[in-house]
Amino acid sequence: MSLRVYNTLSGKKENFEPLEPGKVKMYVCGVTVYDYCHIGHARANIVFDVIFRYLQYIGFDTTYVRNYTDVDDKIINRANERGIPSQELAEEFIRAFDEDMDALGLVKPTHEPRATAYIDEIISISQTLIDKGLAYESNGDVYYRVDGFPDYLKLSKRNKDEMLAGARIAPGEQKHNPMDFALWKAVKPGEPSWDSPWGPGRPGWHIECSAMSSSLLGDSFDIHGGGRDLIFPHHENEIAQSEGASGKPFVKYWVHNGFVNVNQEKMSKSLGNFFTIRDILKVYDAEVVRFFILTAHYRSPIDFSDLNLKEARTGLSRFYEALHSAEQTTGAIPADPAVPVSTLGAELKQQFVEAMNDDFNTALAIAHLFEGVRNINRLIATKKFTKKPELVAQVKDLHATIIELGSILGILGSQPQQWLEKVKLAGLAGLDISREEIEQLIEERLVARQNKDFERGDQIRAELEERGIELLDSREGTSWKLK
RNA sequence: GGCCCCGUCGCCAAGUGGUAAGGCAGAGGUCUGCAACACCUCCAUCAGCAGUUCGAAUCUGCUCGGGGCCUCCA
Repeated sequence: MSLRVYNTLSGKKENFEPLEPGKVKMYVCGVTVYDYCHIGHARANIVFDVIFRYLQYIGFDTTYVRNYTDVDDKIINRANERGIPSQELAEEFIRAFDEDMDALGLVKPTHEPRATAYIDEIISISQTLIDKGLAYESNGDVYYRVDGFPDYLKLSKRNKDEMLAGARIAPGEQKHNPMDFALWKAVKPGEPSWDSPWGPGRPGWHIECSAMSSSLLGDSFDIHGGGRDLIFPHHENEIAQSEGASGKPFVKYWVHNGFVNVNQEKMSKSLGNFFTIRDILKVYDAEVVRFFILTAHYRSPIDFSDLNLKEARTGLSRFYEALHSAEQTTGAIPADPAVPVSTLGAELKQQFVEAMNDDFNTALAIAHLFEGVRNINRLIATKKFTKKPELVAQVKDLHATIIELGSILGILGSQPQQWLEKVKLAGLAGLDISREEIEQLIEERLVARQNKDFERGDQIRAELEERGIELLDSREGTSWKLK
């Protein structure tokens, strides 16, 4: 089966056929840089990071553009509040964005343009739209004439007349029609501005994406992504601008990710349930956050809660524990060329690819990986496992395959033991017990057991268990984990 | 009000016409001095009702419940 992608424009899953065979051009709306990114941004960026990785994995030469919108009302307002130039504020939050995305393990897009570097292109598109009668100048502002574009609202499938009922013209705007939107805004006091044929001013909200995408990817390209909430008005307006100016189809596949809810409610500043990425990463491991996000399909809403994150941590630990035990048991055994080649990895890979080909179904793909984990554990649990080269080869094969497929999702790239240790110690922070205390009790229990005082030994086990620590006895000694 | 989405085991979550993946939790068993880990076994007929169909969680209609967008928003 080849790749199928849900297209917001058609409302259906479609076979994915890029405009140019073998090559994919993808544009994803990045952030307006006026504040720290929240968990919703994390989801959007992780989702498209995985899509980018997967497209490359299945052989597409992929160009991925993700922009920074660094000029906008919100940036200007925030900068004025703080009494600094808006460009300085934008730079600060561009750096913060980069740090956050780095922490979440995202790969770099091919291009990361900034809106302010494309002012000439923005002016040029606006002029073209005016020349074509699709836009008009009005006291130094330039507005898009929505009535001139019959396909307007084709993406969001809204009704123009009914939209009109709710539309407003803000004070100071010089629109012919309330639904018209600004391409260019005349400068006001305290705002950054650039020269233009209509006097000094700055871009409106949607035009920067039309300018950056056409400059870097051409008038027509394959995938345009972003959060659902961008469908209207942002993406709708981009279509109007780009198709209006070029006369060509803008985007072939529109891909939108679902929201993050917090404890079943929409996350919003007014509800006070607003989490920034950096706050979350103080509490949860970045890979756990990533894993959690990918255990749901990208179009479904996802509920961010402590319980769900803990469950994700347990699930991801299961992977690392299996990888660790595979390495422990087979690491020292050299490959035996006389042994039949394992097909388990190839089978797993096929299932994984099939899942991902169905509209990037990471949840199903991860379920298949879990089955790979169970296979590893099952093989290792076989009697005299290390003496059976065929089984050893299968474990090595599965181990390598799981790591390879995990890399497409951006997970399982850590050293298992280190990762498990790190998460364990981080989890300790939430408990009323220290590492030293645990180790001391383990030592005490060891002595008791050597004296066959199992009663005292079990007492220590029970005490630690009550305080959230599970003891694990093995030939190598006693270790512990979070319960 | 308009448009759109969703309701699958205690919890999370796949499945969009062919007879319910996976994870967490739970029960029983193997292993263990006891445990834990791991493994094995067990654990849902898909909000409700009515249709279409040889066959529906999947299509249609209605009802109930939840959510989103309607120019701040990933």
